[in-house]
Amino acid sequence: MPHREAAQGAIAQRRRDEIVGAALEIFAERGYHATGIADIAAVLNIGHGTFYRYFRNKRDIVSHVLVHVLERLNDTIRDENAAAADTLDECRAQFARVAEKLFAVFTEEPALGRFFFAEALGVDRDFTRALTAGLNTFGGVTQAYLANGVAKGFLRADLDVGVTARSINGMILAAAIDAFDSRDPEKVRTRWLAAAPDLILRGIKA
Amino acid sequence: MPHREAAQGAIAQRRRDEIVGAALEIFAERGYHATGIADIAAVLNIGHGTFYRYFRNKRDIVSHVLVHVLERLNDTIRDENAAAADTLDECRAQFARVAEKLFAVFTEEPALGRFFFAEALGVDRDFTRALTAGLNTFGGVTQAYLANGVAKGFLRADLDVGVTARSINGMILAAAIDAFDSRDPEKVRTRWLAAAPDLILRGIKA
Amino acid sequence: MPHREAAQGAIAQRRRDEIVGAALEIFAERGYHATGIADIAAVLNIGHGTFYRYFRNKRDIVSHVLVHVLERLNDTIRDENAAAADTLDECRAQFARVAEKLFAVFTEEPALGRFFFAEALGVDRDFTRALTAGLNTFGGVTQAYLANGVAKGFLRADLDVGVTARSINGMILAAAIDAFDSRDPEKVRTRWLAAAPDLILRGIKA
Amino acid sequence: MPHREAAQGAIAQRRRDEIVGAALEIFAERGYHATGIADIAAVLNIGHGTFYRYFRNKRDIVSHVLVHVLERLNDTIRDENAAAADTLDECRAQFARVAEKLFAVFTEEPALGRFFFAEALGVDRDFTRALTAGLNTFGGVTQAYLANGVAKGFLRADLDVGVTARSINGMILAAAIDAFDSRDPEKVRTRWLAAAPDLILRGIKA
DNA sequence: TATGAATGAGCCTTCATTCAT
DNA sequence: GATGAATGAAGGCTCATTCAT
Repeated sequence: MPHREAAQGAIAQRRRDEIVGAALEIFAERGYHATGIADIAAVLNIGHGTFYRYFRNKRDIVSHVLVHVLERLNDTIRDENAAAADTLDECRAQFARVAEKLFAVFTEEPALGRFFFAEALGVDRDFTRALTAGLNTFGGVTQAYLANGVAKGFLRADLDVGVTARSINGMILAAAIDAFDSRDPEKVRTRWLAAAPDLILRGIKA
Repeated sequence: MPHREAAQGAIAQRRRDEIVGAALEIFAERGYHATGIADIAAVLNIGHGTFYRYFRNKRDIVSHVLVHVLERLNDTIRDENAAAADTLDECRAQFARVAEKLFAVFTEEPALGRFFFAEALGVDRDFTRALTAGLNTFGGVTQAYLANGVAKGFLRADLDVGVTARSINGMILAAAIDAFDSRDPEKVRTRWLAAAPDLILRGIKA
Repeated sequence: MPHREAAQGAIAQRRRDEIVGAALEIFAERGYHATGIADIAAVLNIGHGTFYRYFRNKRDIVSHVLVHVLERLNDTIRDENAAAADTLDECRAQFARVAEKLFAVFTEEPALGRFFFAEALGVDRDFTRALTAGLNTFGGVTQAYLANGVAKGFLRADLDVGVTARSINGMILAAAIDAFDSRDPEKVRTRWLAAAPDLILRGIKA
Repeated sequence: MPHREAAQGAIAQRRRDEIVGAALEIFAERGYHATGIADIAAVLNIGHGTFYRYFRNKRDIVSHVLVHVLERLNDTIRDENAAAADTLDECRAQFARVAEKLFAVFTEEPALGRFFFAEALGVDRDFTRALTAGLNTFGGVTQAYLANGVAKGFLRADLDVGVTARSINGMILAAAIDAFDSRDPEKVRTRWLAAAPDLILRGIKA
């Protein structure tokens, strides 16, 4: 029940999705604070009063954008089953697949990453909390993979799966930032996909 | 020469530092956009006109806050010499020292981390660039440590030092975020200090 | 296209005209610098935010006020045809008509003159330039009358029409200032209308 | 007694004059409202607090500047004696002398004219009144010349000396404005000095 | 006497939000 | 449902003026 007065039909839902999409693009482009409701409406060629028929206010839309982004990321890794890997090689293959997919989604929809990593943090306190909560969710997913490996014995028994999961997510974040900054994202992708799995699995020592 | 018309004496410099400190606190607390110049002035019990004797405008102060934060972090790791480690154990000890120091600085001045990781990204485009540039500097430092290890043979010869350096910084970032969110930062500290060095050096595989 | 985002309809144009009228009154009353946007809005019983829907900023409105004033003055003398007079008497009659009209317009709309002669010069450099350009236009009109008389032989052949035109406009200015300052503008009007034509014509006639 | 606390000595008076001079220059240059007290002080290399030891406030200085300008103009025409001319030719010569002197003073001190005609009107209501009063004084002087001529019979008996005096001053004003706007003030001067006396005398002579 | 650091009234401008049409 | 005109809270910034040193 998004907004008391909002339309409930399928067309209305489509309109809502359009607004979320446009808002994501433009928030990612200019940042939350530099973006006006009128800017979002202008992109969609709708009156900016119309916006308020679908979302309560500016704070409301950015929440919905975050949900949208988190869902897109979730979709990306949903297919993988944390318990599917039984050996280190299968685990490595799984890592590679997830990494590929993440790179793909961030490459295809750059706004996703830019919003998530760059523009979303300045919204406000509550939003930062929500964002962190979303990150923790992904931390939980990663943790499940690790726990599976430890249980099946192909990962170190003494592994702190919580800390390790967060570390891996920090690496993903670093990779994403690297890709955003780079003029040649493809090259960045190749380097990370080549180096990261070994780094995680084997560490850096000789 | 920070502000053309600002006083240049030692007292003036102290006042400037006070303003930077207060701004850091309050930016970290409420975020850049939610903070007014009047808020900063109120904390210091000065008229808000006084602020403008020391900084050109709101954008100016946040730049100075960033510089301050980066300098604080630099101070933290300055003492270590990237080329000092000759063995894996020395390297591990070096890692531990730096990690301790970073945890200490973020624990003693929580605003530092909150500003750096949470509120600083929403300022504007140029600021994000400056922030990223600052992060890259730290990436370069980390990379120097890794290159030393590779050269001396106690780190993998096939290590991609660039990607690895960024990864490690991503882990530091994850640790910092974890600490901010936690109600028991001490516990977080203990866990990370116990787990991270092994994670980096050995990886996760059994 | 006065303001990109402003409404373009007839009602909007009326609103724009109302604002220009109110601004003229109040600029003439208090002067440009002593007038706030809020003052203009208050006169019209509109929110001061509304002002910005119709004019870009304070500088914008004063430019429009100037254009309005110049147009009003132009309207006043438009009906006369500089080439219509063929004799000195016709010329004298023409002078008298224009003088009557000018007195009428300044008497009916005192703000017009007060803005034009008293408050408009302190706006800024560019505005003064625009104002002077407007004055020069009127100088050109006056000059056309004189040139007509010289060509037809009822004005002195050796007349410097440029200087004379400016002189006459200076006299008009003096008359207007005299009228503003006087407590009895009607008396001023009578005196000037009686004395000025003779003064001019004896000076310029062949 | 300019300012209660101001110094009364000769050095103090010199300082006061310096400030008036600097203020005249900079008011003429940028206009009253665009000029800050600090700007005036900066020109003189004095602290801007010092300004307030000599003048009550910003409004005070501009009044003194006006007095200074009016005195300068008065000095220019003081030497002439309105009653000295006994014939039309002597009157013409007198006019020419005064016109020369006025052109000279405005050419030598352009700030004088620019302040008087261009920047002084936007100050505020009271100031405009004072300025008009000053103009009226000059109107009185001009009127004395005319009355002398009428009394001695070389100017028209039916001359409205009041209106005519103001007209002449209006012409002077027009000439001054012309000179300010021109890139070649010397040429302007030559044209006006050639044309104006004839224009006036033919209009006013018996 | 000179200074300039401190102050805050005041003003312009933006933009999220409302609501009559 | 859609629109966009109207609104005013909010905040950045300037600068005349004061006063302690």
